Amino acid sequence: MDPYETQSEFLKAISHPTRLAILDILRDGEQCVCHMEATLNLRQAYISQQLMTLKDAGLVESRRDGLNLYYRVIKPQVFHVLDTLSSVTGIATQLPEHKHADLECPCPKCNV
Amino acid sequence: MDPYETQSEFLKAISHPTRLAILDILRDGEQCVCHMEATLNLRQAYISQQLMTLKDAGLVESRRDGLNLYYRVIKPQVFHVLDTLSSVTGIATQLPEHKHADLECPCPKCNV
DNA sequence: ATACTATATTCAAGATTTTGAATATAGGTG
DNA sequence: CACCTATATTCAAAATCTTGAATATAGTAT
Repeated sequence: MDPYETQSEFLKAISHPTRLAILDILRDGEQCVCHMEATLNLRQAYISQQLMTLKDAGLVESRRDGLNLYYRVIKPQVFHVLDTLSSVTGIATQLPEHKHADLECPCPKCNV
Repeated sequence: MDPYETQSEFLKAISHPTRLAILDILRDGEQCVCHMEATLNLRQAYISQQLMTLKDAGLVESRRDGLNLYYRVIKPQVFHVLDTLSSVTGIATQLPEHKHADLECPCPKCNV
């Protein structure tokens, strides 16, 4: 495939507010879907849809532990792209941690 | 606006094969539209459309010299994003310089 | 003014993306 | 097995993107 086409595919995969937020959540390592649900305050099905888009693009992969699925970014260099992006736009993305306090994530990882 | 929304807008602007190619052409500094036309072997109106998209996104600006309009990237750090991207995808974009030989660009800059 | 050149704009049809709603599945527990 | 929990899938309508075709504009030269 045309190199520009390939680059474009990759960029399209991350060119979405929710998917960017999901990637940010995965900065510190794997997280389960329920954690994203609690942090972003979005419906489960919707998050799952966006996760599938990221998965199809080869950006994330998942690991099952009981009922929970833990997603992680395959190539951490992706964050380097995002950081460079921030330096260009001058915008620092910030996760809404306050929302996390409202809704609780029931997964074992969050409830040690 | 939501930071993720802003990042997303920026990414969408560059998430297009032709626009990526245009940006690559502008790596070495300003170039006129006819130059892009000759290099990419695409219709003028189409290139102009893509340039407007880049302009609307605040990525490029133009300077008129007689009949020719010379476009340039406003923030060169944009190339840093593209380079980081290449290092993630493992894909090095290469401009079709051979095509440039076929079609001639008539602008003064190219015909010194 | 006329004609020519370089570039921009408008319009519309088709393709793709976005997102909500409903439903399905897979694993765990009793 | 029946039921619950975590997550995935399907479907469809609305929104947006893509791109070709036609046309407009702005500068230059005669």
